[in-house]
Amino acid sequence: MKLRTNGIVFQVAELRDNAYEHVSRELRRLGLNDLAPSHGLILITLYREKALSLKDLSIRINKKKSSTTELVDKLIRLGYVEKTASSDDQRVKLVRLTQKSLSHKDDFKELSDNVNGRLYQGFTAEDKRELMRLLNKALANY
Amino acid sequence: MKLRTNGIVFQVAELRDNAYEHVSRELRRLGLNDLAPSHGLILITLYREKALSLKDLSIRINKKKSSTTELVDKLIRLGYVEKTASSDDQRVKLVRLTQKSLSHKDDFKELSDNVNGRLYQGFTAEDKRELMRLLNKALANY
DNA sequence: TCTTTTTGGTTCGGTAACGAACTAAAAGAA
DNA sequence: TTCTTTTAGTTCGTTACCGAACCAAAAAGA
Repeated sequence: MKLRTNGIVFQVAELRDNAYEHVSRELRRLGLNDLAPSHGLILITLYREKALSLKDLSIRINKKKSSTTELVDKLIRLGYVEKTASSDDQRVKLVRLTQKSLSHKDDFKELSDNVNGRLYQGFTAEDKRELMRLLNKALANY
Repeated sequence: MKLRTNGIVFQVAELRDNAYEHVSRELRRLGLNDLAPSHGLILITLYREKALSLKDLSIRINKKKSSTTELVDKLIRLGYVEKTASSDDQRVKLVRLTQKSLSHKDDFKELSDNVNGRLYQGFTAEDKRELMRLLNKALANY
């Protein structure tokens, strides 16, 4: 089969869009109907790092700070996280999980595995390593 | 350096976002301030394929038909494309370029080269082939 | 100390994209 | 031919995301 080597950005974008669609389906399957992929990413990040400032969170999820404020505010409205002022810096607000989201931890582990696993279907360990290497190499160009 | 092999979807998404940001900057640099990456993709597609129905166009750019209608309507409003009813099927509307967009053909060729070239910076021919192979393999999983 | 600059966060207006509901034309079944 | 189903496209309400302007606290300079 013929392999095009131009239009690489479009291929990356298409893959992202397909994967994100899959994330949305998985969220719906878990009954988390009103969450978008980015909300899920915030929760997954917080399972790992417990408490993060909005700034650090925005860096982790690769979104602008205004977007992060809005995403977090929605998660607060839905009861998944809470925002508390930091004691040593009055500007900083720390975001952390609630009981509600902690109870979904296993769901998100499963979701993450499903989503990454699907992209990787049929990949050898070497394929995975190689794809990750090339993506990191490309990411370093920005 | 350590190479993580999980979180692949997030890496893909980050790469896409960085590349799209680059596209937006390039569009601004060319004075095409009110165009988003998707508009550019529509024009690039039409340079190649001359006239396309909204349905076929939506497949090419990987967007839903309602989104495609809206993207095209904006391009019409700005004078870059026109929409004409097909003669043999009254439902179909064909989208084609105008003089204005034809005059920008070289700009878009350059933009496309810049954008793909940047992602590929430092890549050997073998790297490029390998990345494209792995992306296609992943895309086949959806 | 007092002033200026930087930094963390929010607000607001605008846009791309979506899904659902809809219209009209074409194709298929009867 | 007439009825039903499929297909192409649009409309509309909603959402994620952004940039710009803004506020307040902290840090840096004077």
